[in-house]
Amino acid sequence: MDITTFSALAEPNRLRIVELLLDGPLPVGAIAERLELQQPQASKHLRVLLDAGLVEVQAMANRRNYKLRLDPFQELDAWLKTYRVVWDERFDALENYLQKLKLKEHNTNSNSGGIRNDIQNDN
Amino acid sequence: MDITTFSALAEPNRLRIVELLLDGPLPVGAIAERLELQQPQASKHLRVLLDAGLVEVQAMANRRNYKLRLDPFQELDAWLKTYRVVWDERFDALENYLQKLKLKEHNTNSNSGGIRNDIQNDN
DNA sequence: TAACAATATTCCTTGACAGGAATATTCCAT
DNA sequence: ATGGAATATTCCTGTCAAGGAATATTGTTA
Repeated sequence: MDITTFSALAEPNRLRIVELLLDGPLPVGAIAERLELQQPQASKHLRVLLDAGLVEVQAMANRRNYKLRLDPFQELDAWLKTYRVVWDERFDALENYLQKLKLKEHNTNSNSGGIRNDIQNDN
Repeated sequence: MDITTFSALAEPNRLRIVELLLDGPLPVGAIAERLELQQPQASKHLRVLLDAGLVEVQAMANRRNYKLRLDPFQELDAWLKTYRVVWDERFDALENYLQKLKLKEHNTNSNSGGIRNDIQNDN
């Protein structure tokens, strides 16, 4: 997973720009106006987004038209996908564990509320 | 979309921690060792992840066991989902456009390679 | 070419953040 | 209570990024 995607989106105004561009490409001026940013700051943020590959630009006469790029979001999506799988597994494991615990609880009272106390340290 | 998720993941070592925790919960020492971090830095990064809600901690005797939390990733996933929809729409629109263009290209040669030149500015 | 519109870049200052080193805290065992 | 292990916090310093203001650049039009 490319970290620059995260750092690009970690800035509030940049995230706002991205969400604005969701409605379609826009030139710098329109972005600055709608988000109430100074034009230079808008340009600077767009530069960062451009370098991060989140956005592409297309020159149209005087205007520079900024448009969302799909790739980084797809990468993000793929990254998340691996997490989803693991969660499903873990959720099942947790359910099993709680099931056993519930039964056990009727007898002893040791380790109440504990989860995964079988951690091993390979120092 | 909560920005703190992005800023938390924007730091390389923190992203490594998250990916490490994918294999299951770990105490600070193990994390520091595997990622070759100083223990204090590991603690500090875990603090940030904790504040961002990416991780939860469970005290076990001397050890503090850190474990991934699902919520922020689910939120991220939901956020991405809205993007996917828009992309599909846009992709279709693009395909249509290219289709028309291809046919047109056989006759005239105007506007070759152009994409969406119908941008309008509502200033 | 001159004036103008749209955008980009530079310089400056300030605040946030990461790592290193030292120290504090917490919990267990004896 | 004392010592020690695991972890957290603090202080310090250097780096980096963001906003403001001014200016440079690029393209258009008369």
